[in-house]
Parts: sequence; C-alpha cells; structure tokens
Amino acid sequence: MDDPDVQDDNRKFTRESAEFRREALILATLDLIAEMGVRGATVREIAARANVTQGLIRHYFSSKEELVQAAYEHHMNTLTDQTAASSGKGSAVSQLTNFVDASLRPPIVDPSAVALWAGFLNKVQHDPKMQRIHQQTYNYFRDHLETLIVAALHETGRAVAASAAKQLAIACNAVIDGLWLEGGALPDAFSEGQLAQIGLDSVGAIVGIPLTKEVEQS
Amino acid sequence: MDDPDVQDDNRKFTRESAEFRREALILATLDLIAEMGVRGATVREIAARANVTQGLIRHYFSSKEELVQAAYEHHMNTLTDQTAASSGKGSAVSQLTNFVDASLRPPIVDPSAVALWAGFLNKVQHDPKMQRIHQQTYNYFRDHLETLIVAALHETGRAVAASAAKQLAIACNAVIDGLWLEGGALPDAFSEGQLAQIGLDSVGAIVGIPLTKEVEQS
DNA sequence: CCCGCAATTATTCAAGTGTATAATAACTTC
DNA sequence: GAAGTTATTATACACTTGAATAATTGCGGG
Repeated sequence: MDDPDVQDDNRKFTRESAEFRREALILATLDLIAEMGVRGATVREIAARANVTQGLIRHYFSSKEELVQAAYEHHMNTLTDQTAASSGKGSAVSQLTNFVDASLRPPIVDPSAVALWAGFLNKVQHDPKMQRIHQQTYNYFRDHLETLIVAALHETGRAVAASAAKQLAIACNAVIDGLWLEGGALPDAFSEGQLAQIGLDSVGAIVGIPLTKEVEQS
Repeated sequence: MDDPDVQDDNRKFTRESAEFRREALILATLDLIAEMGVRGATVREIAARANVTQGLIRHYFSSKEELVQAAYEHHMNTLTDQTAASSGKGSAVSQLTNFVDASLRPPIVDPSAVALWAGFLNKVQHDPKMQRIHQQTYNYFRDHLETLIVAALHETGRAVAASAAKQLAIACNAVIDGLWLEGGALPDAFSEGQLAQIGLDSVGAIVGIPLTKEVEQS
C-alpha cells in the first residue's frame, strides 16, 4: 500500500532539523537583502522564500535583528572562506598572485555580494555586535594579505620593516576593495578578467614585484 | 508696537520659497539616510527634521521616491564639487597630489558619506535613473583623475598610450575608493593623515611618480 | 483693507511591519 | 499503537508606513 517513495502527502508540513531550518532562513534573508535591500527583507518574505510560515522565524531567532546578525556573519564567513582557499601552494609570489586574482573574479566580485555588503553597512555602524564581525573580517583579510606580501618580498630577496609591511597590506587591500566595489556596482563597465588584470598590475606596482597570472598548462 | 525683529508668532507657520523648502527636505533626507539607513528615512521623520508637516513632502515631490532621487543627485554633486575644487593650480604633479590628498581626508572621508553611499546602492542597482546618476559621477571622477595622471606623466617626460592611461586611472580610482570606504567604515582604524599618506604612496607607485605632499610654508 | 490663492497643516486610510499567543499535527518514545 | 513533545502553522494585535483628502492660514495684489 504505502510506497515510501511516493508521499501521499496529506501531511501539511515536515519537521526538519534545526540546522536545516536556520540555514534556510539565513539564506533566504541574504537573498532578499541582496535583491531588495534591508527594507525588502521582511519576516513574511523571508519565511515565504524559506518555505515556512512567518511564525517559525521567532522559533529559531529571538528577533528579526538576531536573524540579520546571523545572516551577516554567515555572509562574511563565506566570503573569507572562499578567498582564503584560493592561494594554492606554490611559491610565495604565486600565492599572492592567486589570492589577488581570485579576489577580483566571480564569485567574489558579484553585484549581489556588494549589494549585501552595502545593505549591512548601516547596521554595522550602529550595532556593536555587527561592528565586531566587520572588524574581524577586515583584519583577517588584511593580515592574510600582509603575510603573503611579506613572504613574497622575502622570496625575492627584499626585507621589509613591520610597519612598512602593514602599510603595504592596507594599500593593497584598498585596491582590491575598490576594484571589488566597482566591479559589483557597475557590472557592465569592466570586461571579464579586466579587474583581475588591473589588480595584479596595481598590487605588483605597490609592493614592487611584477605579478603575472600565467595560464597553468601541462 | 510691532518690533519686526521679535516675532510675536501667533503665526502657525511661515511661507518659504520653493527652493528653500526643497533643499531643507533634501538635506533632512540625507541626514536621516546617513544616520539610520534608508529604512529610517520615513516621511514623518524627514518632515520633522525639516520643520514641516509630512504632507508638505508631497507638495514638493510627487512621491517619496522622487525626493530620494533628488537627494542622491544632490549628494553626488556635492562630493564631486568638493573634490574637483581641490587640485589647485600648480604643476601637474602637484595637482594630482592635491587631488589624491583631498579625496582621502575629511570631509570626503567621513562615515556619514560612506553610509549614505551604501544606503543608496540598492536603489542604484534597480532604478535606471539613479543608475545614470551613479555612472555619471563615477565617470566624471575617473576622467578627471585620468587627465591629471596623463598631465603628470607628460610633465615628467613620459608618454602613455590612451588605453594604458585609462587602466591607470581605473587602478588609482580603485585605491582611492577602497581607502575612502575603509576610512568611512572603520573610522577609528586609521590615524589622521594615514589614509592620505597611503593613498599618495600607492598612486605614486602605480603611475611611477613619487608623490609627496609638502607642507606649504612660504 | 480684504480677497483669493496657494503653501501648509490636520486628519484619515489602507496596506504592511514585527511580535505575541493559541491551535495543530508530525515525529519520538515507551 | 497511544501519549507526549515540540516544530510548525494559524490568527490576532499594536504600530508604522506612504499616500490621499480636507481644513486652515499666511501673504501678495487689487
């Protein structure tokens, strides 16, 4: 009688794990903020997109505020995880090259990602908890960049003072951020690979090491 | 009897010129978006801050949307006007120096200005009219930068192809934007003048002309 | 001086907001 | 396979939102 594959489905809903539901709600929130701004991310829209009713949001998050915070943290972790994995494990110079290159291509460069970031910015400036997350992400990214720069300089036989290294990291980070921003805000203004090319040239000029992304072949 | 300086003020309101009211409403809107995000800029709050009642908004703007567009245009014009005036009229190199320097100091670098920009971004990505304004401002800024770079290179005896010049302008613009962004988003992370210093070093490295802001002192 | 117009206020409206509470039903456990 | 837990839905509430309309009132022209 009961074929377990075919649900007769007079069931009106299914119970899912807490993790599954939390993630679904967070992803729906991110989608909506990127698409319509914080304003468009209402509890009802979020619930609809996560295929639940709005009451469930407050079952998993004590307020919408908390959901937004969780969504922000998730977004930032995703971004950093994606870039951190991109360096590979060749020479220091090639690691730096790969890192810059990956930071300036999809999926990092993406209108939705920039829209998301912008949508959160106001909350970041007011909510201390979100400020902490922001600061954390920024430092993580910049420190990683600084490590790569120092290693690359060392590899090419140049020493650099700690304070100078930090300044270089700030500058390179700024180029990357600026290009990332413009690529996301004006998606049609740049051809594919153009941002990455400009980024490599600029970072190369700033640290004094020509960076070229060779097409790895054979 | 009636001292014209002292208003006895049983008058319940005063009539002002259309220009005065429009500007007051626009400034109130910008204030609120910077402070609380687009979300916080409600017709009632805007009206309160402009010292009028909410109905007046629709007397001057056919919708809130239109008011926000006008506010965006006003903000962008203010930003470009402030930077364009900063180059001065010395040598080409010093003009470039001044431009970069001014772009990375208050009042251009300012948490409110960044918050404002971010608050508008979502609308920019959806509303064609706001997109046009955005594109226009970006191009204006970048073209100005390109002109300064080409002149500076020419002055120091180097020629540069048109396409190369454009790439340099994009890169320098990105450094400036990135530093502007970070200075506004993390106001306490940088000491006074640090952003400008890093900006001058980076732009100098990218275009190949050391830029130093000498303290002008007869 | 007062008349009329338009700038401004006062009030109302329907739709949408986040939150709270009560009712249901899917899964677990014995 | 019945009872109990609790994830989930359903409904309600108080409040805010942008917009629309009606009622004032300042002020310039005759």
